[in-house]
Amino acid sequence: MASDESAPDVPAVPAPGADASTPPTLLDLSTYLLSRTGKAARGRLAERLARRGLRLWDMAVLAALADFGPHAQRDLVRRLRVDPSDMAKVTDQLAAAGYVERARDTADRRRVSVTVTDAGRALLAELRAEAYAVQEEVLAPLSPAERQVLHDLLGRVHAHLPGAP
Amino acid sequence: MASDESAPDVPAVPAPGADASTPPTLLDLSTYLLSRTGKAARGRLAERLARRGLRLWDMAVLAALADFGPHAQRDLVRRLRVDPSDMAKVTDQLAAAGYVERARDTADRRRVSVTVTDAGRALLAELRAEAYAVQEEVLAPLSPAERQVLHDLLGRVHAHLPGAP
DNA sequence: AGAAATAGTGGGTTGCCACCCACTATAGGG
DNA sequence: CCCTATAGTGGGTGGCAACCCACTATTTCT
Repeated sequence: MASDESAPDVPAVPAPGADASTPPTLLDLSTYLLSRTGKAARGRLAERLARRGLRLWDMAVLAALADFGPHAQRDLVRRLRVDPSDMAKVTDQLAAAGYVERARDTADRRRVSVTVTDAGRALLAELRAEAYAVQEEVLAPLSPAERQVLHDLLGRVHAHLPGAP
Repeated sequence: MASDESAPDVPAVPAPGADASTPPTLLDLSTYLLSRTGKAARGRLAERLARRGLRLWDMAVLAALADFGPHAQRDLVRRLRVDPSDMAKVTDQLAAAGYVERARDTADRRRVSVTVTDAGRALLAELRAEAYAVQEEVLAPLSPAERQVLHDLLGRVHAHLPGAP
């Protein structure tokens, strides 16, 4: 725990232009590192999406539709754990841009079934490329093997996170 | 990779109560995993701090002061890369609660030098414990050795993040 | 048929975060 | 002594994410 830094013999400002380094107490916390790097990753991706007028949810919805086929909106809500009202806004925007199509379910006319369009698929491919580019930036210091290890560890951590407790 | 999911032969809703699983397209992105797990970590820690009426910045400031000794406020600003105005609010709150002390620098009376109090150190110790508890929760599925690996990888990634480009 | 549940929507609220501007006090250079 | 720069402060703004409520349309139960 190195608790002897109460001694005031440490110069408060070692050098005038001394570079701002992060407190070891924080660097010691995986929680902190996870939070920081995660934020960097999300921030960068969000920024790239924003340039296209999109948000992270848009990508998530496209991915869900591409991976699992058409969903009733309520199923998207459950899968992605978003507020129904927010989901309505997302699909609305995506539909307006032509990336998804919405149609009343003929069997249960309360439901709206959402489908990706070809444009949506094409967009998703581009977004994935953006995401990989961000990954390249953020994980730059790691070798491919290390990235794989990181990915696997994170995957296990993620899988364990309480989705619906 | 696996680009044949355009085929509509995948049941849209495999089973009525089918559990909402995350789209593989997203799980495939380290960016996504990083973002998600990071958010979980930050969220949990933030929530614990909030119970004490604190925010993450408060902890960061305490850590910086404990690790590096007293700072002029401007040095805290540079080290932690916060807006000066926001830093003023943080130190103000911390001082009001007795966790830090502020004093005019006698040499340069524009500066306010900030110091942790014993109460502040004690608090920081508790906050670290909270952080470790969160870590325990979040990293539960990993063995100690794996946690170490994860920590090191994240540490390298973090160190590489552009601090001041 | 009527009552109760469900799907989607529109609208608005809150809290957080980062940022920006205006202002005061002090320092330092000419 | 004036002029500019710097340190800190107070107040306010805009974006975003997460919620929540009220309302309509439709289905399902009795």
